[in-house]
Amino acid sequence: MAQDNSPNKTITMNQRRSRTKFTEDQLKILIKAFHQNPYLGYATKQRLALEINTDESRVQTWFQNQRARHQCQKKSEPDEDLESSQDQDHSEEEIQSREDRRCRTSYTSSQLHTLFEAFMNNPYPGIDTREQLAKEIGIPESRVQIWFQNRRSRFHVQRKREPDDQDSEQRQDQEQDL
DNA sequence: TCTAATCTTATCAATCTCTGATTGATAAGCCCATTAGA
Repeated sequence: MAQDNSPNKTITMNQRRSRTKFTEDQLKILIKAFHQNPYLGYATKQRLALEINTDESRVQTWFQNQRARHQCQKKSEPDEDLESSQDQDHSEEEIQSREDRRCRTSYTSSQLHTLFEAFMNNPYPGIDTREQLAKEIGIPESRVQIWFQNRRSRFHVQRKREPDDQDSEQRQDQEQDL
């Protein structure tokens, strides 16, 4: 899972965002919203963030963690009561009623250039670096974080494919020699 | 110790351009993801 095979483990430990401490009131609202729908659409997420006076990306992270906790709970309670059986039932409905995603962000070539340069410098930027980059290119920090996630992922895939590509190139060379 | 923050991986889906390739957004994590701050 997390970063054992990462190329730059030493720079993985950049400073994190400081932990958000939700108040009881905020948690009440979050939990209520989660019971209504564990898969919030972008608009609802934003409205909820506004309501509890936090950032939309904090709401997103809380929902991700809450779903994970919820899954664990369900596993540890195999003799489900009515409520949890309803939880199991609603998975298909959830998928059908899932709200709209966030609109796809499109980056300008100049923004991409900045991001690529930063990635080459450090594929695991800490919160300060991400915020600085976000400010520099005029994109929310949460989008910068997602961009780096996707970039790392595709970088790993590319790296995995490279030995095969080299092998096939070598094979081609050998065939040509023959 | 609890749980927010973060990670990798897989998949969905928008966009560009021509039908698949690229890439942003989202979800799951199963020996119940791992890491780390309060």
